[in-house]
Amino acid sequence: MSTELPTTFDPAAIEARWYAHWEQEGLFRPERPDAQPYTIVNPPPNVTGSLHIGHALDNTLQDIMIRYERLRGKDALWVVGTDHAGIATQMVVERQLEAKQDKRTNYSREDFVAKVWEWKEESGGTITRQLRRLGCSMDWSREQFTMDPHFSAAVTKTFVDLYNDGLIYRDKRLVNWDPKLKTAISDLEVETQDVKGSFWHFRYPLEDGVTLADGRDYIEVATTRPETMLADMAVAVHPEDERYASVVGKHVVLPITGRRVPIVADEHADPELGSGAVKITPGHDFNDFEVGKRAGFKPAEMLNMLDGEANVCQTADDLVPEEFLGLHRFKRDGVDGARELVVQRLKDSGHLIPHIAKTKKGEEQELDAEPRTIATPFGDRGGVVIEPWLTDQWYVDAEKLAVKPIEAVKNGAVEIVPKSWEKTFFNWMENIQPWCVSRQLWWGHRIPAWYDAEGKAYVALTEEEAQAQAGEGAALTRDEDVLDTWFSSALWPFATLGWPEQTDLVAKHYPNDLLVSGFDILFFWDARMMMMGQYTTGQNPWPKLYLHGLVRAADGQKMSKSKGNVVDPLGLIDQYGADALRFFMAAMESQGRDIKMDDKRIEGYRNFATKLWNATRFCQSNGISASTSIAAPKAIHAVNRWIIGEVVQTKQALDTALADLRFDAAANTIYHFVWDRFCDWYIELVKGNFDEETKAVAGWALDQILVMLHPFMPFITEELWSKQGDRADYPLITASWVDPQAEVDAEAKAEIDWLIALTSAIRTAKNELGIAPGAKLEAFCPAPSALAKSVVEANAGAIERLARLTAIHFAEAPAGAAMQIAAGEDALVIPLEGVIDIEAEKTRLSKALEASAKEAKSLEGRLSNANFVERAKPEAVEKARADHAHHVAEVARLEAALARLG
RNA sequence: GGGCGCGUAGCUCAGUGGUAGAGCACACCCUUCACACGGGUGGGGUCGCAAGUUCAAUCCUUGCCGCGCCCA
Repeated sequence: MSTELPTTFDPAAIEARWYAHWEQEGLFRPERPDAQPYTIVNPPPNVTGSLHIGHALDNTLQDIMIRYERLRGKDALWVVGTDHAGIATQMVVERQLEAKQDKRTNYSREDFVAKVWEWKEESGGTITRQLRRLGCSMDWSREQFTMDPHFSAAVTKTFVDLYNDGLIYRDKRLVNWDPKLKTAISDLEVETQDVKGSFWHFRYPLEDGVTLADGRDYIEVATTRPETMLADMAVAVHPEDERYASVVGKHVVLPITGRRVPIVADEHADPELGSGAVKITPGHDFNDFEVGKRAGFKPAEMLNMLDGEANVCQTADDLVPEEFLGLHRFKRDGVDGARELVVQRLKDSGHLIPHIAKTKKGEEQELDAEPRTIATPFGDRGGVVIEPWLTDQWYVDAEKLAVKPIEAVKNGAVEIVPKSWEKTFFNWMENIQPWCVSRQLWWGHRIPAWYDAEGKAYVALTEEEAQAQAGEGAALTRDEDVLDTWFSSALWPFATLGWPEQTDLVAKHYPNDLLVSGFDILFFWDARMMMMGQYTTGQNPWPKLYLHGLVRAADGQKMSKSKGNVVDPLGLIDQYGADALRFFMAAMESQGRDIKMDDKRIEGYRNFATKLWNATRFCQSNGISASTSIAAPKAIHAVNRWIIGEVVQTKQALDTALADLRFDAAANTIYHFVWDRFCDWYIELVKGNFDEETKAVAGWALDQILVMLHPFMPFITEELWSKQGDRADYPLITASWVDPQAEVDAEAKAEIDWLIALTSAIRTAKNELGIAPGAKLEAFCPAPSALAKSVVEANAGAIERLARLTAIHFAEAPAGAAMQIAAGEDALVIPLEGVIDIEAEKTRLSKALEASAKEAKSLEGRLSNANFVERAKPEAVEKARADHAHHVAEVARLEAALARLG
């Protein structure tokens, strides 16, 4: 027996209840030891983060797949956990200290890290609670954290293995240094932005007596970063540049520092650009670093003029004047820095070449510098300009690790969906740079390297092992740095399952089956998982990678806190219910396009949920309850055989869509089945005729709806499932996927299609002629098709209720005013003596006649084209012939109808 | 500069080598005993522009215009 439902559907009332039930009963991962595994690992959110709309999309898609595969009987495991998020989390805690006029360096490393752990304990549950509100069916019993002991062990082992294999090394080279966070970051964490800046031109005097071919005794150089001239080590000119051929190998004497530096030939200097000569600062510019190396400077000899906060410090040759020391690299908070002072001093000494610009009025104007747009690197976290800085860091040889992942995507072992991302993937992987993995932070996995007094590194799993390597008595100090967060999250697909232990979970659930992520972390995370997966396990972490887009604000803008246009998914859940938000995400997720927020659409899916709620209430009020079999019940009535066929088709379409990861197609399939087929036609057709067969079929069809919709709308479907009847501890979440064990019944389909066509045609005609929709009429069908006969005989009740026809006579209509309609190939005459406006009916018929005639003519033209008949596909020709015949018949029918009207 | 994607009804988006669909919005009708978060009906698009391939192009090719993203 079913349990009566409240008249209104209130999502909030059922969501919390069902979620708690599922979780407490362990239904997210029921014991299915013999079942085929299906595994997804969830991209671990920042442990102290909170749910944003992008998470809602990402997790909805994963939950759909997990619930679907669980319903299909698999041992579905959705691994969940959080990421320690090194920089981000440390920044949060530092900001908290800052608010109390306190700072990290007031504490010992241990004490500060303890504070971060406190914050993690306090705030760490937020996002996981929020994921529950979305209805996500993760395996919480095995929740993971990237700093859990077993995970940290995996990280350390990986580092040591990579080191021993020569794939991790320590190197002195330029890094992207964030002077605000005072740490190195990887090239992926640098965002280039165009900034308005200046281009200054200087004179660098040639050493005594030397002149250029044209007699000048100086070289002109230009720069966007004048302050770096304090650490200039050369001037480069192009080897084939005639203007400078005579001075290559000579020297210039730098203003301000008085440093004597060589003029070198290097292809980096572009003769077309400016004067053709460029200043070279190997210690503060990536291009110059390479030029410097080619010119014979070793990294250790390269001059450095900035400290970790990007304030000027003394260079190794001691030539930076006192007044520059301690200045910030450039103007900050309104205070001039080294850049401004360098320009001023060069101006004072006549080494600045002014820029002549024209004002709007055409007058000449002398400026210190030429205005320019400069592509400037910013740290994605700290938001300040990145300083290329010469330091010792740990690097991963990404180029070697990238080989197998590239191969895997090329040979199809890993499929990227949508495929268009493959090109981007290859482009990055094939040009990959060494990955700087050390971070000058306190929060994270500490690098397992120890140094002896000479600075020699010993990399080992434990200090004891390092000591053993170094020899007894050697005083070792551990590397202060931690690893890039992404180094650890790259191990997520297997370390969460227990690797490096060969656990049963690893054996069964690795490789995973699918990864779902936003395209924005394709390089950060997805590609690195592939590299680490191949390196540590020799396998690809998953065979399929699904990349979705961004969720944008309604106006198409990117959501950001600074713009204040962030939409809170929890607010949407409060307003419309989690089911509606989830359905929206699925329905809008077409491959390769961002999703624009659209509240009206979410509202529409809330309405959809209500529609299903009410349909179920109606079923219940007619004694329809839970079905007893997975297979479709036996049916005799056409309408029942028809709806069974519709379920068969819907199930097939849904399976296909989900196999292709077409979430939009899947959502639309079930949506239209529920609303357009089941509610609009099936329920209307069976109203008033609830015999045992119909009750059984209706109850079964409704159950199949609940099963098919469950991955998208878990809450309402579970609620309705439970209220439809006692299923003896048989919750929907672990029910069985649809398996009608039936075929589409072509005969039933033809009959119901005819009935629907008849009803629609009458409604349309009445509407156009201004006849009350409820008016009951009679129809005459002088030459009924066999189909018409059988439908009319078997469905008199439905015809009266829906088409509002009290009778259909298989006879000539009496003379007089009438309207004429078509159902399938049948023409029906409906007398309307006294009711009908003859002119209106004539107009209506003429319009239809015109449309059909036009179609017929167009098809005739095509068919009379020998090229078409000979060359087109036979099906196309066949279809054109059939369409043509149909329209010709339609024209004849309408002409006859018009003739009747006189 | 290189790469990728987008431009289809007022809006948000599907789609196919045989002249187009959905949701919302809009108009008209309906207090029909599941549902007005509803029911019925309808209007509305030279599928960005141009050329080419083809019997046939919104769909393929090229160019152009506009928008967005990524990389250098």
